[in-house]
Amino acid sequence: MSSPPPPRPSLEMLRALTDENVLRALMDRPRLTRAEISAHTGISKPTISDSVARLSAAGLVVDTGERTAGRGRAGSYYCLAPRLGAALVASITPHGVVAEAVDAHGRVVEQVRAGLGRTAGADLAARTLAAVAGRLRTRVPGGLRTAVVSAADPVDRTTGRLVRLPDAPFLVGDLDPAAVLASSVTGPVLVDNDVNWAARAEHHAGRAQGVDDFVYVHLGEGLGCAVVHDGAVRRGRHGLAGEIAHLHTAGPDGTAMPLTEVFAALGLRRPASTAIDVAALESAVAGDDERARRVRTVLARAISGVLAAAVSLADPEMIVVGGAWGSRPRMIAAIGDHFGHSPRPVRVAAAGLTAPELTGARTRALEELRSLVVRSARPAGDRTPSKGRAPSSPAPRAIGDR
Amino acid sequence: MSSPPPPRPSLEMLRALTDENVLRALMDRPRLTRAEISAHTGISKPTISDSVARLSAAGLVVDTGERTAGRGRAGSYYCLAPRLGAALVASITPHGVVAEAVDAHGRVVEQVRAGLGRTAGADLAARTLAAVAGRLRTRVPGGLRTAVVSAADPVDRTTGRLVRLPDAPFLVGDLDPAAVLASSVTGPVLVDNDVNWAARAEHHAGRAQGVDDFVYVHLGEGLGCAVVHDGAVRRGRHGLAGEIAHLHTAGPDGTAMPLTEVFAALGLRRPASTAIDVAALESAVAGDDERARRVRTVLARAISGVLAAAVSLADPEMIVVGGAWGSRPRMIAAIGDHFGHSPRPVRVAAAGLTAPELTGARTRALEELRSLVVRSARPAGDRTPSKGRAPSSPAPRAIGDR
DNA sequence: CCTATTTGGGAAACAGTCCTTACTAGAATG
DNA sequence: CATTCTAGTAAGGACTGTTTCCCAAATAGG
Repeated sequence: MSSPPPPRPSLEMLRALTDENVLRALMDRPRLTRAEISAHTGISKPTISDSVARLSAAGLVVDTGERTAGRGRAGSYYCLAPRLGAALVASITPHGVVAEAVDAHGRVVEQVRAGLGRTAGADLAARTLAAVAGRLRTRVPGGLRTAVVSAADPVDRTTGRLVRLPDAPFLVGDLDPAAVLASSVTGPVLVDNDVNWAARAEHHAGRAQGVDDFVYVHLGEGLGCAVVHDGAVRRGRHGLAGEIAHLHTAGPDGTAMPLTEVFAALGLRRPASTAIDVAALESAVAGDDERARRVRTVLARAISGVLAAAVSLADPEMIVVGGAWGSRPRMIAAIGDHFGHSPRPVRVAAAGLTAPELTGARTRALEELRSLVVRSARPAGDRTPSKGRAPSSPAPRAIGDR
Repeated sequence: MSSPPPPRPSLEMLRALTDENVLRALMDRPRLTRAEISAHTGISKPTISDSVARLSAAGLVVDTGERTAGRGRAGSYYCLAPRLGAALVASITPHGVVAEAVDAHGRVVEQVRAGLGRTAGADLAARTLAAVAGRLRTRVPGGLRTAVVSAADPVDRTTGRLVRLPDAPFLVGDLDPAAVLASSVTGPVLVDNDVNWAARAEHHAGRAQGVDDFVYVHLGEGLGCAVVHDGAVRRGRHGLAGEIAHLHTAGPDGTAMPLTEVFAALGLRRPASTAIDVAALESAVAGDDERARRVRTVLARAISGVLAAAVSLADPEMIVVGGAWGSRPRMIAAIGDHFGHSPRPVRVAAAGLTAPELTGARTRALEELRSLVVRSARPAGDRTPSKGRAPSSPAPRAIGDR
């Protein structure tokens, strides 16, 4: 009927808040004395001492043995317990799997890469991911408590599975990351599209920093788009928001056709696939001869059509273009030029990060791991999960939100 | 760098939480004894007594004088103080102004209507709104503490002003509701498009109840669209998300043209205006003769083009169609029929509410008023505003967020 | 009419939180 | 060696919310 009922006041809540303050302070810095924690959080020294004692008893925080050097009495340094575990960050593309383990400080403590031929198929991708995760798990004290996966295919928001869409290339193939990782990761597994992760990275640390409403367009082997609204990527009902391959736009001869057909008409697709032949496209677009200019113009017009639709529907503050060929200065210029003449032009910028999907996934993984650590400090029987997931049922293995 | 710092624990926070529980309980029911509040909130009786005493002293809660009848000792009923004030809800269309005063219980305590000729102009609209608000203010004890305005034109999200877009009709005209209401409303003024309010109403109580991702399309004198993502209307950078008049789609002869041009080509616009002539359209569409069928098909195809774009970009679970002519069964059928053959069909339903924009605005007004009341129970020097607005600066007069 | 029952409300005692203030322990500085 | 500075602790206070118990008042039932 109306807003959610306010939480019941209780002293336990205060204690949990104090513990959270202490834990977050120790996540920000590698080690701190109790006095430093007090200064950092604004909470009084005695209260901090209590909290540190509690957290030490719970095994979440340990005395490093180091002492302060300097003028006054020597203080003891505390840090997060090493066995708090790590978060797995994985990116899966047709080229291979990149996986990292990130600890609660945000440090990448391990990294593994494994190649994948384009002809690999879904099975090999799944086995490679499992192998890589298994290897990381053994190398990390405390194990992998959560995983965040980026995949170069559309992801079903509710199941976390990769899905095949008609007329869109299926780059990685049929894969259920949550199932694959079940044996090596103890907690929730989050899966999303690489384009969405890239958009989050651009929002957090790239070209769209501080911009809460923008559209990120990925132009590579696949065609993708992420819509950021009010500071978060909006995925839609099934997680398929931004799947623009089928959006109607202007084709080479000016008539309307789906975006992906434009590439077919230009002969820029891989044989027997709907994937774009990036090498062919880049050579077709390079140079200043007649043909290259024409191809650029055709592509810019087609993409501008998509951008115009996105602007009408989403009213972004800017448009960030990334992807293997999309972020080339020549393409950006052509798109910006063409799109600048549309009735509602919006600033167009090239993406500013390398491996943005890993960056975005890493940020989210860190957030999730920290939230798990903080929650593990609360004894039990406590509602209020940090990200609004219902505490009922045995907790889903795959969550796709945020 | 990462998530926001957790709030500092304090006893004041607990007390504020208790008071909020009590106030919300008294908002849900007209009057309650302390024992009933305790049962309702799950907080112990002595604590409730304390809180009620505090709130009575602050003038937020009063003893009604009534006593419980029944078995045991007579209890005292308490209720919200009558002078807590009300929220103004106003809808402005070319036809007139409808305004209500809503109290913290959610009851409509006053309602006023004022007609407005189509030739009224912005000045008259402003004066009428001011007059209506002034009248309501005098009739409501405690005055108007906030206002929520629905306007039949695009609204700038940051300023709350109505804006004119090229090739879109300017129905109400140049208006700054926050400025107009400054003298009769003491608190924040929220302004949004009628289409957005209607979408919120459909989400809250209409056809899209429980659906967190949908698209609402308004087909009336103007053409509008609201995108609901993750349970909230997403307005975009300037509040112009969903302004679809300029979106390219299929015209009568199959070539691409802006949606609004389709109506021009069909001769369904008002003279010397880009507004749709609803009467002409309805008569052109009615019946089963050749011409009516053709117009229906042309319109359905044009609208389906817009829906296809919205589906690609937003991945809604459903599409709700409202507006004077859009929600007619014949139009819904034609659109559903045509759109059902698109590559990613989505359920299409007619809007289910009458005066949805008022309903949506009323819900928001109630929420805002309640949040103001709850905040006024906290003495001062307290951060954590309920909707995440920075407490710096003297607080803006117009806020468009949610 | 009187008693048992039932219900709202209040008082007292308790447990727990955080804070302020003061103090102690210990190390470097001069 | 005295001074100075710092980390940590101890004691006491101010509050919160809860539990427990009791009282007052009104009804139901005999």
